[in-house]
Amino acid sequence: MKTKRYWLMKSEPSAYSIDDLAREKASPWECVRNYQARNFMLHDMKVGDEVLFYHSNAEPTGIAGLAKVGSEPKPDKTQFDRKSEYFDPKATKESPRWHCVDVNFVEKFPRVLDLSLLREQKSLKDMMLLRKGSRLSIQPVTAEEFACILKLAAK
DNA sequence: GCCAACGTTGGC
DNA sequence: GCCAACGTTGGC
Repeated sequence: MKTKRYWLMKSEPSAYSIDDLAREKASPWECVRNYQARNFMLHDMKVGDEVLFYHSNAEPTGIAGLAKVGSEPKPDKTQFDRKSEYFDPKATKESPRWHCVDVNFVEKFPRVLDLSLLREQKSLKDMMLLRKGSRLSIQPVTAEEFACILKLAAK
């Protein structure tokens, strides 16, 4: 029996936004090229885990909505695509390097919870996202942090 | 556009 | 295995 985990996944909305996910309903979370982030998808995520969808490099920057892990990990097909900027010459079909999970749309928040708002919350002061220099594009979120963010979104 | 923080690469 | 050089992320 595995308890549910919570995650935060970053995307630049110019590349893929919460609106794109709302339209498509589900999407493979491709193009991650960081081992730590990949390992979360490959080893730690379970179908049904809840995901905070974060808009980085955006106006406003912040948490834009909710999603869910929708599949087991599978090879990221962009690593095999010679035309893709994410092509990886060291990856083979037999031994893929990069994996992704599907992410399913749940909801778009009525407003983006921007960084300044998140920083105001005492209960989020230890959140990985808010730590200086934290660039990891997939991060674990505690149940307490997740609950706090849901409450903020409902306000 | 700047730049701090971090990750990766590759020579040794 | 060390570490300098380089590339990327992402807030501002």
